[in-house]
Formats: sequence, structure tokens, C-alpha cells
Amino acid sequence: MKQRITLKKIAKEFDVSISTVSKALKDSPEIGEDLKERIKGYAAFYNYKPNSLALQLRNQKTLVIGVVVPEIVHHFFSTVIDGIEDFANKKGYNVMVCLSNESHAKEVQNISLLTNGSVDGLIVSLSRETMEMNSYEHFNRMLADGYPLVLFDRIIDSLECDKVIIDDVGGAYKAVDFLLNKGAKRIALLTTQDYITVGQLRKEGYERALRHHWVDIEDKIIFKIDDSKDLKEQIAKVFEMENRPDAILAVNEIYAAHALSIAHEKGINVPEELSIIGFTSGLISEFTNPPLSSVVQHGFLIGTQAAELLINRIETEKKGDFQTEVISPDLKLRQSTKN
Amino acid sequence: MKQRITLKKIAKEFDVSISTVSKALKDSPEIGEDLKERIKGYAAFYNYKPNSLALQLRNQKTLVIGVVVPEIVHHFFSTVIDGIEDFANKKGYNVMVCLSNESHAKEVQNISLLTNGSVDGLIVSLSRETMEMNSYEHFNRMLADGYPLVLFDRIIDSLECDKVIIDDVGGAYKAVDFLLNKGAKRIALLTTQDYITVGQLRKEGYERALRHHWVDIEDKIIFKIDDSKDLKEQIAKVFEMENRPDAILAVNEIYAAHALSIAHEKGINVPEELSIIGFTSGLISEFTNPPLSSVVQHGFLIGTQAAELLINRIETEKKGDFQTEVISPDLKLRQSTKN
DNA sequence: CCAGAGTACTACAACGTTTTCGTGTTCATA
DNA sequence: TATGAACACGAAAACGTTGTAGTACTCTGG
Repeated sequence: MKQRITLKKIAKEFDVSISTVSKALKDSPEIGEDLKERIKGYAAFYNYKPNSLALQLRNQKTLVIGVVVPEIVHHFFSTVIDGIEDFANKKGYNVMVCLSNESHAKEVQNISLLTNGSVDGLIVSLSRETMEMNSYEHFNRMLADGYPLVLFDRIIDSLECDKVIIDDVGGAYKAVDFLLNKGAKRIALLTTQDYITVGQLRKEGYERALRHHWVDIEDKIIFKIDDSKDLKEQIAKVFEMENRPDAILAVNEIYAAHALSIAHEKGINVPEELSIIGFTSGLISEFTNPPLSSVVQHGFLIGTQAAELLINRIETEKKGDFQTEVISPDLKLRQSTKN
Repeated sequence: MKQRITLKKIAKEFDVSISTVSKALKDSPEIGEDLKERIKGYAAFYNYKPNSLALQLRNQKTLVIGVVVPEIVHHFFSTVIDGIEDFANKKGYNVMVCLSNESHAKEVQNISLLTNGSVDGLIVSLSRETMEMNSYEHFNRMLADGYPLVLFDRIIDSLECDKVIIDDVGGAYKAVDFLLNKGAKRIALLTTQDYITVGQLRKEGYERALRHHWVDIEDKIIFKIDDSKDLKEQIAKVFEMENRPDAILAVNEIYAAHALSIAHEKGINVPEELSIIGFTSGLISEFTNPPLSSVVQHGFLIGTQAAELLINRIETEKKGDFQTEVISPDLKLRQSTKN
């Protein structure tokens, strides 16, 4: 790296002190008009910019917020990041993105790295492994260090920090309620393994809606998909049972799309013989045939809310009195349901 | 922010000098064994971590690489970022992501912000507006400042820096060549406006393949889609012409998916009556019905290559002799073509 | 003619770290 | 009893910036 121009160099050039240059560039009245103009001209010519690191060190703030997410090649997470970036930028902050790749070790490392002074606060969605292991020491450490933290989507209740979550229970409830109202009798649920909270919550909403309609909850039509195994094979089981369900709620878009594609292969008509609703996180639902009705999650909003909560904490330095923002998902009806 | 623990505070605690503490923590032989142990214990207890900013300032390097992309909610770009992050992390670097949102002003601002000392180098894909305006002063400035730059995908040839591009010409050629070999007679092209280089290059490959097969190039079946207007309406024109094309090459997944969905609405059989190939950037192609054959772009690889080129520049401080890595896309055959 | 006020600048500390170059002991050796 | 290692630690500069607290001047008014 070619040495960038600094106050010191400008000072030497004009044979004045560093403070003089600093003040001249800030248009301080303490400095003579002509000297000021000459210094400014010189600085502009050499494209002088105050070194950000020096400022960060001096001001004890970086105007950077760290984001740690399980993955980025994922419509939901990238949408959230988009929202974070948008709000942060408007407030003069930059965003540093780190990926845990669903690994606990990587998450710990990322958080440790970011809380070494390079960010003012963190926005995190937990990795799968972390939730599986139930191991949150790294968060306690950063909180003890005084770093503000905002958790979103995949959160852990016991942590004392602001949170932004989707009303997953409500979203699933809405979907199931809708299906039942449209005449569905037997609704299968494609959900995740137990340790994924969002899966649990959506299951909760599913069950709540069933109870509300006095429909029995049947464990055998609740499928807990294991993401590490073959998805299609597991989902196909829904279609192989006697007394096949007439509707499916899938806790994500991929499961829903697979279900749709299997239905298609088996010549089952959607939505006439089978209704499908997924939780949307991407573009897939729009382009399947028929397009999938789904519960939309407002990722961008989640991002802006998380950023707002974090930046508030950073700027007010307020401790305690933590909030949990709940974003309500909406039902987007397309053609995989009888509307 | 609660004041974090620093060398100075530890020094005061043990009534020794700052240097002593620093050396003790680095296990220097200069320091007595027992003092070393006591200092280390104290530091560990208080979760001491060297302040990154101070180190960055002292060492004149940040171990951060800046990434500026037009958008992040986009499978291709997020995949590239994933690749960048992966490689960078292995080399001990962190990644700062900024979005231009296709705006020239935002791109200029981002680059100016990042080149104030907070990163060691930049990886950029140009915003649409920048390409439209042909305005690259901001890059000249950062290059003059000595910042290494790697451009990917949406590049500009005249800039003196490393580049990573997809062989778009080759990809389009492969696709068209394949279609022609499978018996297609009249292949429409759904491409972008002229100022998008990738659109131009893919068109070039399209035309080259046609010429190679002695097929006439017809301007009226080359559709330059305007992303700011209604896509479906524009794409529907392909189906409204007399002597409808029997194959379509779309320069991205969305155009292809729209074409497929319109074909479906019109009762046109894919692939029997119409073959479609898109350039893939996402998951859509997998879940359409039928799944779309497409030219896959290896975004992850592009990311790792870009990161590798950049980190090499950073660490060797070599100027000049710039490389352009060309990544060859592959044809992924699914069911929208006669295979 | 001198106090006081302005003018135009400089010195220095501070942010947190590393590293080079001391410096003052102690201890063994000639 | 000097000499000089060996040991254990400290002082200070450097990275680049800002802001406070000076410090020389000059000018003005009584």
C-alpha cells in the first residue's frame, strides 16, 4: 500500500504544525484565511481523507455494526442483511458480515473476532449447531464486555438483549386456519428437527389452529425433516400413507416446493386434491407451477428493526429494559390453495 | 460501551509497565515466570483481547476486505460473497459488505468510505448506473491511493486491476450450440439493455453459435428487456409473433422462469414444442415445472478467485501485471430442453 | 506606555498496541 | 575486586487524529 497522505505530511509540506492542518481542514476560525485555503487546496488535490482507524481509536467508536448469520446464500438472510444495511447506512454505519455456516465453532470465533474493538455492536441469528448444543457462553462474554447485541429470528429467550422475531406461531396459525376454512380435513406438517425454534413455533401455531377448529392432532402426519438427509425421500412419505392428507403446511419454501414437485410426479392435482402452503423465504414460490401460497416473512423489515434497536443501544448506551419486536407474517395467496 | 480491559489497566493493577504486560501476554522470555502467569491469569479472567483498532493503526493493515455489490438479495451475488468470505476467512481476513443498490452515487460513496483506511482492498461489481454513465473516476482515485482492487462479473476493461469474469460468450455459445444440435431452428434471445456488459457478451455468444451453424441472426427475435418495466408483458411478446421460436435462451433465471410460466399459460409444451435455457443464478430453476436447464455460473468460485487475487495483491504489494481470471460456466441440463 | 484583547499559530495528551533500546540488578568468573 | 553476562523489567516512539491549553505576537484604548 502506497503511503496515504496524512496530516503530518501536509504539515511538513507547509512547515506548520499538525494541529494547524487539522484545524485548517475543519475550517476553524483560529487559522488564517489564506493559509487555510492553501492547505485545503493541497489536501483536496491529494485526495486527503482522515484515517478512519485513527478516528475510531480516538473516538472509541467504529460506526460499524457486525452481523453474524448462519448463511448468506439464502433469501431470507440476505433480505434481512439488506434491511440492516439500509437502516445502518442511513445512520452513518457500515456493516461487517460474517457467516457461521451453521457451525458453533465458527460462530464463537466470529463473535470473538468482532468484539475485539472493530464493531460497536452485533446483530446475530444463531447457527443450527449452537441451538443444538445449547451453548451460549460466547454471548455472555460479549454482553459482559458491554457490547450491545440484537438477536433475530433464531434467538434464545434467556439472553438479556433486544430481539426481533417473526410471529411464527401466528403465521402458522393463519395458514392452517385458512386451510381449514377452505375445507381441508387433514393437514400434514413438514417441519424441522426439534432444536430449531422456528420449527417448533410453527408447529405450535399449527397445533393451536387445529385445536381451535376441534381437529385432532395426529403425530403421524407431522414430519420432522432432517436437512442432512435426502429431502425428497423424506417428504415423499407424506404421499405414501393410507388416507393421504388433503393439505400440507411446510415450514419453509424448499419443503413446500419439493412437496409440490412430488405431487406433480404422482399426478396429484394442486390445489384441487391437495393444498400446499409454505413459509416463503425466496423467489421459488413465485415460479413454481402452480405458484405456492405462502406465509411471507418481511425479512427487510426484520433487518431494519434489528438495526434500529442496535443503533439505539449503541447511541444511548442504555442497559436493561430489553425489547422483543414481533413482526407479523402475512399470508400471500397464490395458486397452490383453493382461494 | 463499558470500558474494555486494556494493557494499561492490567499494568496499573500489577504496578508494572505496559510493555511488561504486553510481553507477558505474548509469553516473552524477558518476563519472569510467576509474574507472567499471574498476568496471564488476570487477563484471561477479564477476557482481555488486544484492541483491533490499535493494532490496525500500528500495523497499517486492517485484515479487512471491502466488498461492494449492486445488491445482496440476489443468488448470484450472495454466492460470490459466500466464496469471498470463505477464502478471506481462511486467510485471516474479514469482509465488509456494502451495497450500491445499482446507484452510482451510492457506489461512489461506499468506495470513498471504505478507502479511508478501514479496509486493505476492495472487491467490486459495478452498479448498473455506473455502467450506464460510464463514470469511473472513483476507481481512478482509489487506485491512485494505492488500494488494490478486484472487479468481478460486471467489470470495465479499461481499469488497471485484476478481474474475475465469467466466460459469458462461451456460456451462451454452449447453450445455443446445444439447442441447435438438438434440432432447434429458431432461437429467441431474452437479453438485457445494451449497457449491461454481461447481456452484450451473452448476445455475442448467441450470435457466434448461430453463425457457426450457418443460422441467420434475426434482430426481431432478440428481445432487450427493460428491468424497470413489466417483465412478463415484455417477455410475452416472444409468444405473440408469427412463426414462434422453438427455443429461448434467457440471460438470467427470472426471464427464463417468466418465459416458462407464459408458455404454460398458453398451453405450449416444454420441452416438446419449446426449449428454454436460462443463465442460472438461483434456486428457481430447480423448482419450476419442468425444472429449467441452465448455464451455471459458479459464483462461489468467482468469489474465492476474486478474494485470492485481492489478498495476493495486498500481501505482495505487487503493482501492475494484472490478471483476468475467466471462469467457464457449465450447462446444467434439466427438463426444459430435449436432452 | 501598558493592560487587555484579539490573532494565528503550536504543544501535548489521549486512544491501545508493539517493539526497540535502554537500565538496573544479581551472579559468576578472572 | 572489577568485568560482563544474564535476567527482569521500563521508557519511548510510532501509527493518525482531535481538542484543550497554551504561546507568541500585534493592535487598541485609556
